[in-house]
Amino acid sequence: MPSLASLAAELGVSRTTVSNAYNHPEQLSRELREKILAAAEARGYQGPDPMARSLRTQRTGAIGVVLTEELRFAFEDRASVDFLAGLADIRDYSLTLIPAGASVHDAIVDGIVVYSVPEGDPQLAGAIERGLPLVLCDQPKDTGVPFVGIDDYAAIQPAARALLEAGHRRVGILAKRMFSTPTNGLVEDVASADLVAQRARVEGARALLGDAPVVTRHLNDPDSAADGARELLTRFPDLTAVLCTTDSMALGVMEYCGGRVPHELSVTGFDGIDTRYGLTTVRQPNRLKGETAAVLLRSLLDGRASERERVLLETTFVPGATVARVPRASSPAR
Amino acid sequence: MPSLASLAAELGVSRTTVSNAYNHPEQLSRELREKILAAAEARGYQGPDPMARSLRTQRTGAIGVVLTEELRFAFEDRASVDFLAGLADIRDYSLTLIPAGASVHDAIVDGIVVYSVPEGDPQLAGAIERGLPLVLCDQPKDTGVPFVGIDDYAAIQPAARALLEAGHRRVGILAKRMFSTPTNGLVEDVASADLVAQRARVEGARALLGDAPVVTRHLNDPDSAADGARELLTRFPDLTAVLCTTDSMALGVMEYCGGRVPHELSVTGFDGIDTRYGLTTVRQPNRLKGETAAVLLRSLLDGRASERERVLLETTFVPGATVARVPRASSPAR
DNA sequence: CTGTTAGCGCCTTCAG
DNA sequence: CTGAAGGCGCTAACAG
Repeated sequence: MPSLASLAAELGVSRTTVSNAYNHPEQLSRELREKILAAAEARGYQGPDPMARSLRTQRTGAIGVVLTEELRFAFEDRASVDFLAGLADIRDYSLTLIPAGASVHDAIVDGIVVYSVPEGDPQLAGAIERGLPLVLCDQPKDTGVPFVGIDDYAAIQPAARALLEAGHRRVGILAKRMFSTPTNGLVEDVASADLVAQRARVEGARALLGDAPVVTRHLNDPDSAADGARELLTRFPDLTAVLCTTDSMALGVMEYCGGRVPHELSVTGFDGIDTRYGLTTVRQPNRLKGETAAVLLRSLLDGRASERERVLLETTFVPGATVARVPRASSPAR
Repeated sequence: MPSLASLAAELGVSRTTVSNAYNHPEQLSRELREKILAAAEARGYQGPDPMARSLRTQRTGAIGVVLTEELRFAFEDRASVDFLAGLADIRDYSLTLIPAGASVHDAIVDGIVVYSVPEGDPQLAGAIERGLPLVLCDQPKDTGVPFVGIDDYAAIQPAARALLEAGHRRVGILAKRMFSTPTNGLVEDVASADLVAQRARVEGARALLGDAPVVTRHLNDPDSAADGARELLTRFPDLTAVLCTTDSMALGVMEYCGGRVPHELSVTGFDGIDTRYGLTTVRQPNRLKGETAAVLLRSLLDGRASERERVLLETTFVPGATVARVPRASSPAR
């Protein structure tokens, strides 16, 4: 394999000169540079090896993104995809998506973004230990790390309030994955949930709704959501409304209930991902969240210390059309 | 900064021993290992530096993914997101998403997947040059590189045929981004389009539909799609059907046309991304495409040569409900 | 404009 | 079970 050194030797110039041909073109004559590049081409030399270069320069050109346990989930969830789209605004860096299988200790990156991992996640601890520029998202427990997110607890309350104001008193909650270990069904102990964003939404809603029953589904896809709706409404047939912690869940309820929404059953979502269904929901700025994370990280990477910065983004309640006044003689669901 | 060497020196053991403490625990006594780990902890040593290790071992633990010019587009397009979800199945590797800004030459990766880049893209050429294990997706022109994709040309034809069989003779085509340079409006010269998958779809459709007019939009979002529909139907008010090269575009047409679909205007899509709208479309297995790319790349990484392997995935026509027989006195659109 | 010199931090024989 | 030595490929001073 040709290397910078071997090329230099063959051409009878120093390694520096070859290195300069690639990294500091203005440091050598045009003709010498072209001669070097031609020789490189001829010998199949690809230019300076990225690993060796990064060892030397202590710079990799990539930033690591620590996502949910299963990388797959990250792509199935519109919220995290939008977040990544925003994060992609970070110029001149690649994005290295780090799955649970690969330790964050081994990632070859210049900085790290940790997105919505479970409380106490070892990857988060590892990211902190590593001492690289780091930004945390949706993990509000104060770790002293620059942070961007929303106030999930407060953000969902307008949805709960809308239900209350429409006269609903028997409201169920359908929540996306609240525990990192797969859990489906009725949630007895909300406080033990380790996925803090989901937990905060449930707690925020319950603060207004009282002990509303909570059913969860580990997956956020349409089938799981519809099945969760089935379970919730079968267990509690007298519910007049379902508050969901994601739009996908809400759409699952609507799918399960056919045309009964909203006149027989009111539904609210969370995320504001799709306006096409007229869903009553709360819009959170996922993309802006990613862009903000990019800005924060960039300033750390550039040495402009934005230490301990915490950014809370605004959310907006979207009234929609899936909440109706509670029916007089509330016809039980089913 | 503590390093393996400095730690070894302080402890009075050799570098090998410290290295073994991390990489070959069975090579030293439990107590020595624990002593070393404790000392590391105390001094804030994070374990072997990933860059130095990768230079030494020639292994990075990441695979590079070369995506559209703008990384952002990749996350806005459901097809590529699903592809990534499938690709994420590759175990024990991080995914490094390489934007146009960062040269593929500089990516610190063990292998590369090139996804649907423009014909003649320098990143593709760079990826080939680099000589790493490489898999190509949706770039059917034979480059001698392991490949996975669909036959876009043939895949879209059932949609065109469905329109013809319903009696449509004046059909317009609404296409997503066909050129890597932003282009909106009427496409005069389809053959010069460098985004080959989109081009193949248009050509496949036109092979059956004759010289159907083509309007394109660089962005694939709902607003652009609706605006594209507006342009197409304004320019050609007598169209009775619109064949789209993506579902998003088709939904844009439906949004623009309100309730006129299908009785006044028939519409077809491509991708099979969302079944909720009853769209007549063609389903392509995006996720499977990603999984297949992962399998192909894995076998290359593991040295099981699957050289020059080419996988063409099946697509299926989804009849849907957005194609109707052409109206007798075809009422012009508008 | 060109060359010399020092490492960046690690892993892996190979010998004890 | 432990140690010594070589080198992965490169770049950044600094000196001519």
